[in-house]
Amino acid sequence: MINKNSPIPIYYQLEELIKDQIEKGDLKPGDALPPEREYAETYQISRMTVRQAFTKLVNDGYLYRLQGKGTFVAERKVEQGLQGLTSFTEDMRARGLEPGSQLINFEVIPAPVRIAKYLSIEESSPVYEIKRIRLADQVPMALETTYISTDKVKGLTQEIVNRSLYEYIEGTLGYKIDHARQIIESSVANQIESEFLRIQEGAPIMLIQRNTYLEDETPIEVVKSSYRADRYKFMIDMKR
Amino acid sequence: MINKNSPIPIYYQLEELIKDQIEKGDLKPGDALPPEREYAETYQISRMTVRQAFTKLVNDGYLYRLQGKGTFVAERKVEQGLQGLTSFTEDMRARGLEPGSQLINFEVIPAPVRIAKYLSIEESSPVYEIKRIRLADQVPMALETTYISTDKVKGLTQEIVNRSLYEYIEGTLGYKIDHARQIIESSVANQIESEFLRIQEGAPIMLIQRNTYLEDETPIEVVKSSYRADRYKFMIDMKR
DNA sequence: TATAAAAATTGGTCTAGACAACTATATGTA
DNA sequence: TACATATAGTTGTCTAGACCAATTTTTATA
Repeated sequence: MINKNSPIPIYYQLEELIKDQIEKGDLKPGDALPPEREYAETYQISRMTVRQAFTKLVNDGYLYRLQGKGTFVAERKVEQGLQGLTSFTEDMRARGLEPGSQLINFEVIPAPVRIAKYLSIEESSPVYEIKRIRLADQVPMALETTYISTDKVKGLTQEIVNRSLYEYIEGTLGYKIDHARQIIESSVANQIESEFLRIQEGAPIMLIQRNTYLEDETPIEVVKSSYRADRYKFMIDMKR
Repeated sequence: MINKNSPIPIYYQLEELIKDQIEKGDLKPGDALPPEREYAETYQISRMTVRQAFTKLVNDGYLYRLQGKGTFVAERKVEQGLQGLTSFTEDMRARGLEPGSQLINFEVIPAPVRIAKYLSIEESSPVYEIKRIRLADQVPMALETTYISTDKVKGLTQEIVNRSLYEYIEGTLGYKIDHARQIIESSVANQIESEFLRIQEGAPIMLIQRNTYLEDETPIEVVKSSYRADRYKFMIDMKR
């Protein structure tokens, strides 16, 4: 179960082990876990190492601790963090819908003033502008425009965008996306939106702008989306 | 600075000390903190204790670590968690607006079926229904209805609601609110909403439903709000 | 039996190290 | 000078305990 000679940290192995048990149902919501000291004894590791794993799982919403009583499986994992942020694709799959995408524009343009500000670059410096219709079960769900600086993300192609933009940024380029700010507002569809989304002009839509950053606050991308309000609700779980 | 004989944990004292330095500007975004070993030496505490404080501050978005380089002050604190969740009041203040409230209904009613489901109680068991118009700089911002089980939260009065509902639930009753789920959707104002919010019927509004829970997933309250889209944007920062 | 006291159990905090992994800097060499 | 190498500094992981705080269980007592 736990390999002490592995280069993978012990606390991380234990984390995954417990998460597996929760997902497989061996540990059910409300169940008490064996005490920390028992894990330490069982796997012949230090209790502090066990606590390191537990603490991470508590922060991630899998467990909660009660002093003097024990450590318990949370009722359901609180989906905090960038759920749906990593990709439209994952968001739709989580909703049980089949994601699709239709590229309608891919070009390099001089950055509009507001986009330049969000990306912390000079006005009119080159940025990729990627316009897509996002589909769910073959029906238009959102109209999405992504802006990325050509300086920060080099060598972007249409083909990469169609495969997986995030995989390219994080995997190939080695950036580590750390956090994002989203601004959500209600509006009504204008003529362009109504055409692409196949809804009436004036129908309610949800505008979502997402700015993505690295650890040191370097902006990586700006995404502006218009979602059909009749098909999309924004859900978010938050932990104190 | 650090009192080792205090009943307040050392790691917590150190946390507060560093947060203070960040807020006072002694530590600026991007600055490297003194190394962990130096803190340990300076305050004559164990490095593991220093790490416990650092780790918490990293999780909370105040700091970030780079192996081999050091620990740095984050560019700005990522406001993750229940920002604006604790109260409309705080949300408005953070936006530089003067919050106000106008109670339009306070009564105990039999729980409607959907509310009962959300609160995990029997249909028609008694719940408080609290309807308020929320004001920002004296202008209507949202129409808000709160449902709370009379069993779980006893002795609620109009006066308490006007003062601070959360303070009563957390302070007086000793519940510890742990997490919440919010569902956000776009819509257009119906006749009732348009009257209370002083907007045209059909104008865009943002519907926000918030379900609040304790650690063990006991539901505490359900809040349904209709915000004026022309005055309100929902902002959220997320950390990976 | 009912109550109070003691003991056991569990998570919370803390120590004083050790070595690994990674980064930056100084040093030596071609 | 340019490049490889050694060295020092930093965070990352881990140990084997210790004692504290809160809760539960057991035991003793009235």
